[in-house]
Amino acid sequence: MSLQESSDRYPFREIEAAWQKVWEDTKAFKVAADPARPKFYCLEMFPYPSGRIHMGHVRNYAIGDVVARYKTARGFNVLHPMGWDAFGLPAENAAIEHGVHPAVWTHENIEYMRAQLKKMGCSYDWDRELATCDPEYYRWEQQIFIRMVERGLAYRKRSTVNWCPSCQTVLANEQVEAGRCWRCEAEVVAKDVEGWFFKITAYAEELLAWCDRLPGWPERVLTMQRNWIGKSEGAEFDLPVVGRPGLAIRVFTTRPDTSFGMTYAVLAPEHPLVDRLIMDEQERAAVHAFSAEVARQSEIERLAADRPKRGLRLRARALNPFSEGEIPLFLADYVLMGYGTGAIMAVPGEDQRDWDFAEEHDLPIIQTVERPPGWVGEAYTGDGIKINSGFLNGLTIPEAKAKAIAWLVAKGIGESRVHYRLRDWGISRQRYWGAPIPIVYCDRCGMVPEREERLPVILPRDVQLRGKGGSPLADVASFVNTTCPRCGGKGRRETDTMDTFVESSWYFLRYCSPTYSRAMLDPGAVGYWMPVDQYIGGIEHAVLHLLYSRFYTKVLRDLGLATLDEPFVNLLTQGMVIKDGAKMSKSKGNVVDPDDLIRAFGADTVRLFSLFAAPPEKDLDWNDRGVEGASRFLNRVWRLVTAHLEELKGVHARPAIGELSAEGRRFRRTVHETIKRVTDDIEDAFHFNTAISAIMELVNALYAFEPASQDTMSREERGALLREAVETLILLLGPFAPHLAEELWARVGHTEAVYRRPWPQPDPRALARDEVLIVVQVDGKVRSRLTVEAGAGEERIRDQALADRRVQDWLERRTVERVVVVPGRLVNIVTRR
RNA sequence: GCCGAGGUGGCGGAACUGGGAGACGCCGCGGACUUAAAAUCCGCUGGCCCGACCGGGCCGUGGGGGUUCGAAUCCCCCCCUCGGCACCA
Repeated sequence: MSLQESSDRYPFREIEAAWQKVWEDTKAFKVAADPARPKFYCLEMFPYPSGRIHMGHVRNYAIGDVVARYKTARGFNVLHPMGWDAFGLPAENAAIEHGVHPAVWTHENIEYMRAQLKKMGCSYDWDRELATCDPEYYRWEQQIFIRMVERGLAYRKRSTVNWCPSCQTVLANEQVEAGRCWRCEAEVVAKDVEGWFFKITAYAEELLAWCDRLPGWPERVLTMQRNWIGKSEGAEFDLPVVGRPGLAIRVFTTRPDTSFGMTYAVLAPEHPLVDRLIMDEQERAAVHAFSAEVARQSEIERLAADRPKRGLRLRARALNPFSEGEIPLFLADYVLMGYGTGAIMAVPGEDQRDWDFAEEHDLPIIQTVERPPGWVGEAYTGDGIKINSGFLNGLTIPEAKAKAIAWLVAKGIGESRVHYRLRDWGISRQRYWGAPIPIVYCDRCGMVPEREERLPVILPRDVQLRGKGGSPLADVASFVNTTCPRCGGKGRRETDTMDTFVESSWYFLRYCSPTYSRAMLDPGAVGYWMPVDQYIGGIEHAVLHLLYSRFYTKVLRDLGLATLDEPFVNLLTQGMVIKDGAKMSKSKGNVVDPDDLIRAFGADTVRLFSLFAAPPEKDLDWNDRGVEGASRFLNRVWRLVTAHLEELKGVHARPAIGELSAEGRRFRRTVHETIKRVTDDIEDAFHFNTAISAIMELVNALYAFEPASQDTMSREERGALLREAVETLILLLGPFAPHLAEELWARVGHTEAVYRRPWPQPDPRALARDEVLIVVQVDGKVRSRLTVEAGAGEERIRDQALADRRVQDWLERRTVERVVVVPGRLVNIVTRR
C-alpha cells in the first residue's frame, strides 16, 4: 500500500484536529428533547470494544454520520448517540490469556476506540455515551428480569441446549449457524443443562405479524425473520396404540387432508413415550442401541438433509383413526423431539421425506391427491383433488384440511394447531463477564428474585478466571453467599450471567435518557425520541440482535415502560467491506487498518471513499487506488476554493437571473441541478455514491468554468456565480467531508458552522431550460439529435425531426409508416422497407 | 432442495416509471508545465470495421426466445455467482 504523503496535499491533519477540538469543546452535537421541533433518531449499531475499530465500523459510522448531518441540515432535531456493547467473551478470554482483568481490558479498549471514533469526526452526542458493563446500566436489566420472572416471561428449566465446548457456555438457537458457534465457529454439541429462558415464543405471532408492517426494512431481513419464526398451521391428533387402551401417540401435521395416506408413524428417538411402547428386554436393548447411535451424531451430521434416514421398527402398532387400519411404528432420526409433538404421521405419497423412508423400509405408499396428467415424480405436494380418502374424496386440499380437522374435533381426538420453529431464548451463560442474573436460591423459599431495592446485583471484581468450564462466579464466595430476599435466611446467588444480547436489546431506548435514575426509561424522553428513525448496521444480525430487540421492546411495552410496538422504523443493512474478493481477515492478510488510512489521507478522504465506492447496502470492494482518487478529489476542492478566496472577497450578491449571460445561466443550472441530484440521491435510498459523483461533476464544471468565463462575462457576474457555486459545493460536501467543509466555509468568510446551516434548495428558475435536446431515431436507432425549445408541441418536434438533413438521408427509399414522439425526450421514425 | 439478491467496459460502479448504455472514479494512453521527475492541469479511453480528415457503420448489458415503434429495464426458459434457511412434519 502506498501511504506515502505526496508533495502538496491540503493540510488535512491540522484541519481535522482543529475542527474536532471545536466540536469537542463546544459539545457541538449535544441535543435535548424539544417537542416544538421534529425529531430524527439516527442510530448505528454500537460496537463491541474489541480493541480497535475496523473498516466495517468505519463504513457503518460514515453512513450514519452522513444521515445525521444531512437530517440536521434539513431542520430535524437529530439524536445521534454512541456507546459500547461492553460485556462479552473476548474480554474474558483476554483475561485468561494475558492476565488482564476483563474490566480493565474493556475500559482500555473503550478509551482507545473512542479516540478513534473521534478522529473520524462523527457527530455524536458524547454526553449520552454508555457502556453496558456499567452497573448503572445493567441494574435496569436486572429489574426488568425480575418483572419478567413475575409474569412468566423469564423462567428456568432443564433442557437439551446448544453447548459451545470452546466458549464453555450455552448458546441460543439464533447463535448457532449451521451447527457452529456464531462467535468462534466451534462445533456445537447437545447438552442437558438447567438455565434461564425468555419466553420469546409468546410473541411469535406478533413478531411475525409485524413483519408485514415494517415497510422501511429490507425485504431479505424480514424474510429471514419470517423463516426463523417459522409458523406452520395444521392439526394435532392422537393415534391409539393397538391393544393398549389409554395409550396414544400425538402427532402434528400440516396436511391433515392426507391422513388416509398414513401408512406408518414415526417417533423421535428421545420421545418420552418410547419407553412404554417397548415390549421386552430384547427390544429395549435394540431401542437403546439405536438411540445411542442417533445421539452420537453431531449436529452437523444431523443437519445434512440428503443422507439416508435411519429407522428402527417397533413391535407396537398404532391405529390410523381415519382409515381404521393398523400401521407400524418407527423410531427415526429424521423426526425431531424439539418440534411439534416429536412424532409424526407418515404419508409417503405426499411427503418426500416419508417417501424416502418408505422406500428404504419397504413400506406401502398410498396416493391421496390426484396427480396432473403426465406427472412423474416421487412424493407429490401440488394441488389436486382428494382420492383414496374416504369422506374426503372429491374435495380440494384446503376443503379437505378443514373437513378433516372438523372430523377430528367432532370425534374428540384432535384439533387445529399452530406451531412455530422459534424456540424460547436461552439467556444463561456460564461465563463471568456479563450481567448477573438477580436470583437467589434459598433452602426454605426456593428460587427467589432479588428485591428491587437491593439492585444492582454487582458483578464482583475479584474472580479466578481459568477457562475451565463452570460459571466462574460459583467460586466467588462473597458473591454467592447472600441472604434470602424473602425470609432473610441463608441464600445462594445464581452464578450464570445473562447473554450479552440482552443488553443490546434496549440500549437504543436508554440513549433517550442515559442518566435517568428513577427507572430504566424516562417516559417523556422515550416518547419524544423513539422509535429509531434510521438504524444502520450489518446484515449478520438479521435474526439475532434485530429479532431480540423487537421482542424486548414488546416486553417493555407490556410491562408498561414504553408505548411503542416496534423499535426501528427504517433499517439499512450495509454490505461487508471486502478486499481482493474476500472478507477482510487476519488469516487472509488483507486487513486494512483505519488508523493507518486516516493518518495517511485524513478522515474525510477515508469517509468519502467508503461512501463513494459502492451503494451502502452492497459489499464494498476496498481499493487503495480508489482511496487515492478520493484524496485527489478533496485536494481538488481545496485548491479550487483557496485559489478563489481573493476573488470571492466582498462578493455577496446572489446572481440576478435576468442579468445573466447565456453561459452564466448554463453554469448556474449545473449548480442547481447538482443540488437536486445530491438531495434526491440521499433522500431516495441513501445513494451516496451517486450523490458524491454529482458533486465531483460540479467540481469538474467549476474547473471548466474558470478559463471559459474569463472574457465572456463581467467580473460581477463571474464573482456572483462563483460564490454561489463554491458555497453550494461546500454545503453539499458537508455531510461527507465535514472537516474540510467547515474549514473552507470559514475561509470563504462565514462564522456560522456548516453543520448548522440549512441544506441548499434548488432554485426552480435556475433549473428551467429554454431548449431541450431531442434524440431522433429511425427504426429505433439513434440517427440524429436536435435542439428544440422547451415545451415545443408534438407537431413541431415531428416536423423538425422529419426535416433534419441526416434523417432525410436515412429516409431515402423508405416509407414513413409511423412517427412516435415523446415530448422532451425523443422521436422514433418507423419506416417500411 | 427452498427462499432472497445479483450477473453491465480492464476494475468499482451509473442509467427516472420501457426512451441517447457505460455517469463518476480507478487503471491505461497522449499532451501541457518541468532541466527531469513527482504533483497538477487538459484530452482520449466498450469491441470490431470504413475513412486522408471531418465523420460514419455494425455489434454489445450471463445465454436463448418473446412482447413493443423502442428492452440493461417487462414476460417465459436456461446457465452462473453470492447470501440465508435447511429432515420443522
